[in-house]
Amino acid sequence: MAESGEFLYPAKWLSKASTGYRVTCELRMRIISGGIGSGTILSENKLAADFAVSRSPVREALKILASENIIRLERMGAVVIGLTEKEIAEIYDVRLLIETFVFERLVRMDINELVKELSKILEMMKVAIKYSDADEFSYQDVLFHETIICTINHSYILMIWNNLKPVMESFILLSMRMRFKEKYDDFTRIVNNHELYIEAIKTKDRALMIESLHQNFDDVQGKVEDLWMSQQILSKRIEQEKD
Amino acid sequence: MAESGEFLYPAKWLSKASTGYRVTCELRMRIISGGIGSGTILSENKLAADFAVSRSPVREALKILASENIIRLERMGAVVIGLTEKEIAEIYDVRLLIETFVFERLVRMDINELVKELSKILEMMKVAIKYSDADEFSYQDVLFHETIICTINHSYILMIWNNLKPVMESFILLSMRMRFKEKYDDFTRIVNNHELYIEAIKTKDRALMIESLHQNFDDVQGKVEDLWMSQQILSKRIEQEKD
DNA sequence: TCAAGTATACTTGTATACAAGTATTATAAC
DNA sequence: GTTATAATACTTGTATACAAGTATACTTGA
Repeated sequence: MAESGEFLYPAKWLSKASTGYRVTCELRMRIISGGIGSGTILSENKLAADFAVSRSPVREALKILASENIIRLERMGAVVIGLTEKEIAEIYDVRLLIETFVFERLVRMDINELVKELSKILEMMKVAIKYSDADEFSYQDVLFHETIICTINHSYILMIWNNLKPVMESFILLSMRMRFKEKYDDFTRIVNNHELYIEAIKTKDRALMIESLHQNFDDVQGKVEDLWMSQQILSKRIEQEKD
Repeated sequence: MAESGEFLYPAKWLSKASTGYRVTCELRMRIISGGIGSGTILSENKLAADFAVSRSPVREALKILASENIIRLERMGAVVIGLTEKEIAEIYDVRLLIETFVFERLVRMDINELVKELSKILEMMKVAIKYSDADEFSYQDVLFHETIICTINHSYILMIWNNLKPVMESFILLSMRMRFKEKYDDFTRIVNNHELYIEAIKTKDRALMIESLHQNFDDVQGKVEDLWMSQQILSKRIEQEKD
């Protein structure tokens, strides 16, 4: 699949991944970053040629991305939907919905283990910030919320999370990479916010939890254009490759 | 794919469907009905042989069923999870979650068109009852809720529905088929319940809507063993086929 | 009888081949 | 110039082939 420089998805995270999974992740990143713009029609054959793989893994990728709602499979070709502000707001609607549900269950559980685990993740996040590792930070950020959700052992809530996760992960990844360059002090706010979340769980304070979730939402609101801007750089690089 | 008698999924609904989709639907029905029991290990090759198709559509089916949480893809073979009471309760948790969310949006919208559409569907349901058409009734039942959800135009809520829908559809299908034989008077209650739901939307009465949803939930609770019982008949038929 | 190693029969993931169908384009007739 | 028809170049969906890896079972050695 050619060199690593041209890929958006962290190569580390794909160490033992199949070709299909690699294509899925990379395609997702290009769509969410805007590198492949909304409305673009994707062809299995072209994609297979671009990635230098056969149609099998590409088909797999398209099916997955369609179930994630960032492309739409039509009779001829897959149409890119992408992430506009509307979609991002919708994702946060769902996050609010499921994390609130999870919280209601948590308050009736023993959460000592969870709090310990979350504290660990938070420490990891701090280290990631210290070493300006945007990818690691994103990973821990997503893991933080996943850990909370997994605690209640609800397979269908987990199903929703699993459908949402890849798109969120990609979005957070791109967003964090950008901010590590430009808005470094954002991170202290994000960490504070997660501390608030842990505190909410510890004290079983529902209002505090909702507040910190909303704040988390505000943190990424209106960042789509920024993502587009950072994408300009990438687009140019891709153009150069084609020459 | 052999004769039609041995299939659980309505052939009508597969008129122009691909082989992959047919396998998906049929496999789902067999798993949910209990014909393929929880814990069973499915092999792509065996399934392909059973359905007399190649591995491609079978692979597709397994991927989809895994995303629906009724099987689990492992290194060697797919393990059947199935639907226990726990899973059914979880599905209704999610339904309650999303339909409540939808309702909150509905109350701020013009719902004249929706109410008209729902009334039409309800009439269809009545006709289906009159002619003892369990499959048609199930179709309209699922359509009823889908129509409500689609109204708010929320792509990620719709995504959740789309993930939930196939399993629910199969479950309702099996449940209704059985009740058409044994518990015919259940249907007046179900219709009444849907009338209540329409009323709740019309009057924007949140409490009434929740009540009718809960009632809808109670309607299918504790029906899993029944499903198992009705499955015994099928199991025997399959055994006979093998001889 | 038991342990170790090898052979075999499975497994998945990917590539390729083929068939059926659909858009597009080019050509021919008016 | 315009329309209708035919040829071509695409599309997806399915089948098949192949490679790499894993579990099982059997054989060989003590």
